[in-house]
Amino acid sequence: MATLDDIAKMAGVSATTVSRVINNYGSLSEKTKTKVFAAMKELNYQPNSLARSLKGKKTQLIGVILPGVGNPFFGQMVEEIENQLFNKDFRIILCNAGNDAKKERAYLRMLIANRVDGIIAGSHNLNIEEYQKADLPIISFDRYLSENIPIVSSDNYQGGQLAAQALLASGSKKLQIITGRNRPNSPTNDRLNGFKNIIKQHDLQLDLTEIDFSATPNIKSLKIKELLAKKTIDGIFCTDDLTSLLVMRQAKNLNISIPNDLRLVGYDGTNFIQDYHPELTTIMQPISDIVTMMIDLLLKRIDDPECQLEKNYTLPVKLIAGTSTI
Amino acid sequence: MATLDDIAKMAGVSATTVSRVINNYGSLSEKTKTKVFAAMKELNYQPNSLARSLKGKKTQLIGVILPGVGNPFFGQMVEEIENQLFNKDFRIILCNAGNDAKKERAYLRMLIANRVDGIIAGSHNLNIEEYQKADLPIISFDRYLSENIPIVSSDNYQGGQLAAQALLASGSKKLQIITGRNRPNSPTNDRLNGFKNIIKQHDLQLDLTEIDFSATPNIKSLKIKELLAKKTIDGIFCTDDLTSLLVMRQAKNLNISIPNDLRLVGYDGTNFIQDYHPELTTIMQPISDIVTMMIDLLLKRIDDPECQLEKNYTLPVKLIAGTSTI
DNA sequence: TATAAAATGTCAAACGTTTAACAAAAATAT
DNA sequence: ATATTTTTGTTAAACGTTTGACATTTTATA
Repeated sequence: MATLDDIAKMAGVSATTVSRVINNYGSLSEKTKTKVFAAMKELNYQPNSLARSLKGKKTQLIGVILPGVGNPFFGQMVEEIENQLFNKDFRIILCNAGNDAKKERAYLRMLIANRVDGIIAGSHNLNIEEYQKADLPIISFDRYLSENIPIVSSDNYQGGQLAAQALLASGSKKLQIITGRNRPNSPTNDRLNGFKNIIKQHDLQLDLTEIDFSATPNIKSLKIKELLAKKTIDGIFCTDDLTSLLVMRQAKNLNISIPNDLRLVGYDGTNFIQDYHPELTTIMQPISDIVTMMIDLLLKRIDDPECQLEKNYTLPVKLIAGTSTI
Repeated sequence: MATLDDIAKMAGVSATTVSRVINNYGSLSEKTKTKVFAAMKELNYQPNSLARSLKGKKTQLIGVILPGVGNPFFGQMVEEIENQLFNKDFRIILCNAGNDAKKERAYLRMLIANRVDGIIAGSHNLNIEEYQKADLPIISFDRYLSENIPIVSSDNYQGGQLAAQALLASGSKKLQIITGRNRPNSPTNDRLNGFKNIIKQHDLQLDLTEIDFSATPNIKSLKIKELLAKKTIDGIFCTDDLTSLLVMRQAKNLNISIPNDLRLVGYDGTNFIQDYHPELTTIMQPISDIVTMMIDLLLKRIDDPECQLEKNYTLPVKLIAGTSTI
């Protein structure tokens, strides 16, 4: 693999000059620039990022820690992050932390060892103390990680409210919430609170079912089936869209008509859902805006590690009306 | 950020000794090991990967170039790649090349500059000559890239055959293929060939509709609607599952019953489809096996760049029977 | 206690780049 | 022709690690 010295020799100039050309610094004649560029092309030269970074340049690498990219929501988010960062000349190291705190810790260590310029973290694991010690720019999606790590999220409380309003407007009176197992500090809590806040102003039945986030779809379906079979509800709010899909499926199996017998509101509103399941009424998180915001903050911190940022940045959500609520 | 020298000072040993501890080389007493480890923990030390790699060690980074992770198929594939590589102590730099050949080239250059140990490439772009010049281990998924880059794929021909057999067995006689725009060397061609191979042994009607791979779901739906509205077909083979979802939706809108009036076979069989759309009969690509194979080959090449590998590795597919074919 | 073996240390070069300081050469202006 | 400016070169240190050569100290063995 060609090195800077090889280029220098080939172009008949000094290594310093080549470096000057690459970094566009100092004064240079067009002629030498041309010579050097020619040699670079000729030898298919790529400056060694490792050496550059070691010498103090940025690595242009961002670590992205998420629960997993198989889920359409995070899939879309990663795609968005990747795209936006590419345009700003950064690359991402993808870390699927899953539900595995140990893995997340290992990844964090690794990212530090690799001297990434910053980290975007949106995992579901709690109590990763390492985030506090990590002395590099970090932005979090929707989770509290440590005192000085800004949290970007969409307005979960508002989302819960919108969901409740949609169900109310559709005339539902016997309401049910289906949500992942509730953890302290989980953003889904806010969704519930927003929902309840609207409901409690009316005199309505409201039940809550928790289904572990990591349960398989089959297991989830089973619980949903039990729930629906009782036929005691006419409105459901699922705190994620995928679970909503399961509800729709089970409802169909049980000959429960949506929206006639049952109304349904989901949460997330990914492109995938909008494209392939437009009948589902759902609360759309503005993924693109969230990512723009996270990247913006992250780059600010990278530019100036001391810069003061807010603790929270909350972006508005939108109701996407489908036919699952009249 | 603590360096090796800091550790040496703190532990009261020489830098060499610390390096020996880290790399577990030379002879060392338990006592010093303990001291050094303690200092490393105390200072939260992470060896600088950049320096190590510069000195000749591997970067433990693998570039992964795919069309995009928003698609469930590639989402699952990335997740699988990430998982398997993590267990072997490698990390991935994720590159969504989309349909953008320019972006793919830029990424390739960047990966080389970053001295990744190897690349897994499964993009849809053609004629990226840079792959030929790239002098590092590369494994391709389902595409021809260059002479000495092994291709791992699932058996597209067999997949086409299975699809055809499923439709035949369901009694369909007026068949339709819906596929992305055909490019030369595209793996979907083999799916078509396998399909046709079975069909031509019978005297049946067969039409083919191409819909550009990158068309939006709405546009695809429109074309599908036109197609179905004619009501001249009773069996459809879609060369990807997402398109199948659109077909199911349009069929429902037109009151065409699946599988009574129309049978449908998709392609890919991701976990997502199996979990959330089990009614769809589809051909499952063994993503996990594909990834295992790719990683296996890649690591072999990394270990021994000269090692001879086959040009093609083809893994069997499976029919997953749903209710979309009786 | 002498001797061998094991553990540690010192030193220095190397990986490929950046960058500062300074000197020399070439081009331009007066 | 001289003075000035621009371009290029030389040299060397630095980034943080690895590794080899060799020397010294400590520990175990006979």
